[in-house]
Amino acid sequence: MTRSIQDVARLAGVSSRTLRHYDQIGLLPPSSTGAGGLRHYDDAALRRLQRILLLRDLGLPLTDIAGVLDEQTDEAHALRGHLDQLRAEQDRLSRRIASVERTLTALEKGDRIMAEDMLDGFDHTQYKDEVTERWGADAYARSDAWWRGLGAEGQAAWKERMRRLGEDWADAARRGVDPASDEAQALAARHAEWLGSIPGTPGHEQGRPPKEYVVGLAEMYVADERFAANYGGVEGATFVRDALVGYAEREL
Amino acid sequence: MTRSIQDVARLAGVSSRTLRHYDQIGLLPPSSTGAGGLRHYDDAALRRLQRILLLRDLGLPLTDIAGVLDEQTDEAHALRGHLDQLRAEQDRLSRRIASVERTLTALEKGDRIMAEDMLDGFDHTQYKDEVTERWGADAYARSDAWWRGLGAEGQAAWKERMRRLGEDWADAARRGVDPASDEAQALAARHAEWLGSIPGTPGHEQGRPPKEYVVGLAEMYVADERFAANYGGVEGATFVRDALVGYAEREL
DNA sequence: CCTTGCGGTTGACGTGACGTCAACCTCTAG
DNA sequence: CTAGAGGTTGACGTCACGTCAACCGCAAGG
Repeated sequence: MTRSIQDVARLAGVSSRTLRHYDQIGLLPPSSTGAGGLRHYDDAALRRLQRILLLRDLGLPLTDIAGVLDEQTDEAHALRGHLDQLRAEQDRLSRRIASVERTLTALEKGDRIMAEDMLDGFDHTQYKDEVTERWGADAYARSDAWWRGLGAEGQAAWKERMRRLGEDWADAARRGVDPASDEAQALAARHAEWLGSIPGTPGHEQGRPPKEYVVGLAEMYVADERFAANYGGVEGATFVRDALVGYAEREL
Repeated sequence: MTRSIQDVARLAGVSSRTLRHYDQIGLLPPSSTGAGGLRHYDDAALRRLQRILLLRDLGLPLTDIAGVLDEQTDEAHALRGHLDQLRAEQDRLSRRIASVERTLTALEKGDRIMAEDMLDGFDHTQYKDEVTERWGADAYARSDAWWRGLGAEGQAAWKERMRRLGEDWADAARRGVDPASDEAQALAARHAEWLGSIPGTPGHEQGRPPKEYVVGLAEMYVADERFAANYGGVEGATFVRDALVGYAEREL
């Protein structure tokens, strides 16, 4: 069963414009499109939307959300992580409530109150770092259920595939290969195929990721040092991005 | 005791740029400024900041926040209102947590889950209306402690002052008076004086509100029908704005 | 057969709340 | 007297959409 864009918008309490935006940046492509380009969303898309809104409400930028959803392929484990964040948010909310109550009683009794107490629970920056750190660490460690579910040989194969892809990218970058060359484009094709093989990513059913999704990720590889490290630093990541963008532009 | 801009920024967990922004739009002027334009904030400013952050976290735009803080002059009553909102936010958060837990167990047991359950607690629009409605109603009703604290004759005087000001504005607007004329400017002066007389508003200590604050409020009078109604509808409010802006530009 | 309306579509531009950066000022310490 | 810390004021950039115009496909009604 699939739903129209307005249905989804009403269900999630966002505007249809927002959903179109998420499609445009490749964050949430509709599961299918009908006559006249009408967008249709299935249950998997709704689950993805749930996670997007969860992370958005926690204050993550949309590009980071794309990264998290890309790296965190085990939905159950990811949701447990979200639960932690939500409970932390509840803590902060309680502290804000307590601080307001302190201000209130102080105001009514004419007491003076310390500024630290008054503004307790507001500092949001520390927490934000914590979020990205958690997700980054999680993505790197891959110590989650999905990873264990792969089994020993599955893990080895996955590692090997990823390692070789990264190595080939870094190697080509070092040799100064042209991003538009056949060699680089072949690497880009491998990379796209790899992305498409990950369950839960957009385009997984069609066997290949949508153009905007690949472009968005490629941009993130250069923007985020954590990912750039996989491809030989920022210069390497830049090379990867140029090749991937060219490939996506032509083939996807 | 006053604090530097960086101190306040650290305490509240916002950037100094944000505080400068709030000054620029007249939302939170520093309580005093020293050599070289250095901003200093006292305890009253910190309390105002607390309320600003409270309302900001609840999703209100800064212009609306200015309106709320302008109309809601009784801090204690306002804080009780904020507490209600924060508790409502806690409710929504709990619902989001519950919905994530439902999704999680359904995912692990392989059940299907209804989209309504999955996205419960996300709809933010309904709530937003509720907030502005509440504050609007509050501002209109003026049935709060501050109001009662005025006493019967104080209330009558206040009502009369406000009513005459509004009537004179509406009357001048109907007669097609030029906003730049002496008559309109005299009305603007009365209006500014009235604003400055309200305890808790910026500039109250200096006896006259800062220019940006008046300009921001004037813009809100035309933007918000609730306030425009006080001044003879949108046309009336437009006239009021033009006169006020001209006055603020020259005199404040 | 035409048209009216509904529910979408794609650009393109606007906006709110800041981030970021350059150039400059003022005071303190070495 | 010079360097550095901690500010200041523009001015421009950015992110996540809002808003608006112009258009399209399809069902119903005259």
